[in-house]
Amino acid sequence: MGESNGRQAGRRTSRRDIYLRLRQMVLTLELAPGAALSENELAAELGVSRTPVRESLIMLAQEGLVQVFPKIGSFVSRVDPAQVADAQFLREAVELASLDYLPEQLDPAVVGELRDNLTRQRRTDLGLEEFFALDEAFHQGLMKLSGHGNVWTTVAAAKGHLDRARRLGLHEKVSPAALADQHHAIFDAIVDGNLASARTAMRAHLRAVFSDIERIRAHSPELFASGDSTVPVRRNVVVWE
Amino acid sequence: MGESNGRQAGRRTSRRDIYLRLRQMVLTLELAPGAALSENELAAELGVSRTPVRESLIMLAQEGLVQVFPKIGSFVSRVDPAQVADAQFLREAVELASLDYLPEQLDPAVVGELRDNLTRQRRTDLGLEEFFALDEAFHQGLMKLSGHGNVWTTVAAAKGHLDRARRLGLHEKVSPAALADQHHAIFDAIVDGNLASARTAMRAHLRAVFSDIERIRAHSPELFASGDSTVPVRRNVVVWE
DNA sequence: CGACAGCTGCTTGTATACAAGTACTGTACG
DNA sequence: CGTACAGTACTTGTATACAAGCAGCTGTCG
Repeated sequence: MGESNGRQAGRRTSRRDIYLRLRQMVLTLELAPGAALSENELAAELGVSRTPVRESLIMLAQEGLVQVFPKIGSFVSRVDPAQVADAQFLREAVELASLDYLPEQLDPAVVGELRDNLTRQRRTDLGLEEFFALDEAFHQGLMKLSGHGNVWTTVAAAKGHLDRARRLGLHEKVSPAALADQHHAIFDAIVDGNLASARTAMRAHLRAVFSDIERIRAHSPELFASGDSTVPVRRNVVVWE
Repeated sequence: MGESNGRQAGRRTSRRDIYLRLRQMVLTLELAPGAALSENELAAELGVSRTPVRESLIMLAQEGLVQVFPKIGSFVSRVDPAQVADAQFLREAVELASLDYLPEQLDPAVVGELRDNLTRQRRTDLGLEEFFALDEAFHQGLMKLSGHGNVWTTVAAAKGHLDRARRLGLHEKVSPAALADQHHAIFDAIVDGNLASARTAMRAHLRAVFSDIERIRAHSPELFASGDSTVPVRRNVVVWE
């Protein structure tokens, strides 16, 4: 599980580079949900052979971010509402549980990190991805406080669909400021040792994220998987050049 | 996440077969923690080329069940106590949270399944793997009751190290009967609608599993990863033939 | 005009060849 | 006897060639 995001025991390989790159592109929606991928095309673009590209796609498929249909094609997974809900449930369960494991004395180093993180969240000139990175680090930091920081990597791996949904949300003017406020509330409750309050604030925060997503889905449903069998369609690319 | 165990959208490929087969062998300890794997050897044994074997190993590596050291070798991961603890934490968080989502009316089909499952757990002539399969199905069934059955696949994926540790435990005379009793207690509390009692029983059950593991670790530490950097060692096989 | 067969171009799956690197091993030398 | 060094046998990483299969277009025939 600590390995869930594909750490390859150190050594630098082109597969690893490509995997991370493609993963980032999928998560940031640079590769849109539903988009067709081609091992050959990607290989050509990235200047490598099919092998590392193919192996990267296999890894992404295992994470559910990509679907591979043998002899047909590979596609960026559409955001699956069921998986979003599952990820949300998972995340809420884990983050709330972590509150029960907070030690008497919080690790001052981590507390410092979090304080710093929160300060930066307040900046008004933050780009979308920057805020996202801070958000991610903040929640991971909370887990670290409870001594189960590594579990976050598992949650993160399962969170792909949720993250993409959230990004769709932030694209459509969800104010980061509100989220930052909620983060602050959670943090304050924790350092005050007020567990019940922390739990409430955490729950409210996570639920807010979720309701945002439902709003988005109504707004741009084409990026979400329809209930039925997600039939793949071969692309018919028409290019002017 | 629903895809975490590598479902390849239907079609039958030799990679899928091999992946499942190797995974099973690792989980059942047929391939011992620390054992060296060789893409070439496996390919020869399985009668295929390196490609599907290699791709399977990559998938297993992503799950943390195998470690691949470029240009050095591939090894079945030793059971990592930290990952066992993390998986246990994750599992406990998720299973307890699922109790909060039980509907008023439980799905009678699932309840039936569970009841049947429990009956079979009572049989005295159960093999180890049979009991394990029932255990797995039982816990997944509980999640299904809460409407978050799919989350179990994520937990299952992260649970590899935990499962291997548990199997070590059952190898060393942990009585399945005791576990079956605990399962029964949980189930009864749930159908009675006694949530608090269910929570207590669940917690006791999961903690019991965990303390078993700690006992095992003291008993046969060579299968566990030592704290330090898990340095790989090239095998030197001497074969008589 | 409609239906159907076959062709074409794409897809991924598998096999194989080669490249790069590591660790052991035997040997020569101090 | 110990040590340095080159050789060797193995590892995985990458590139490439070929096999198998699906989809759509197109020409032909009814």
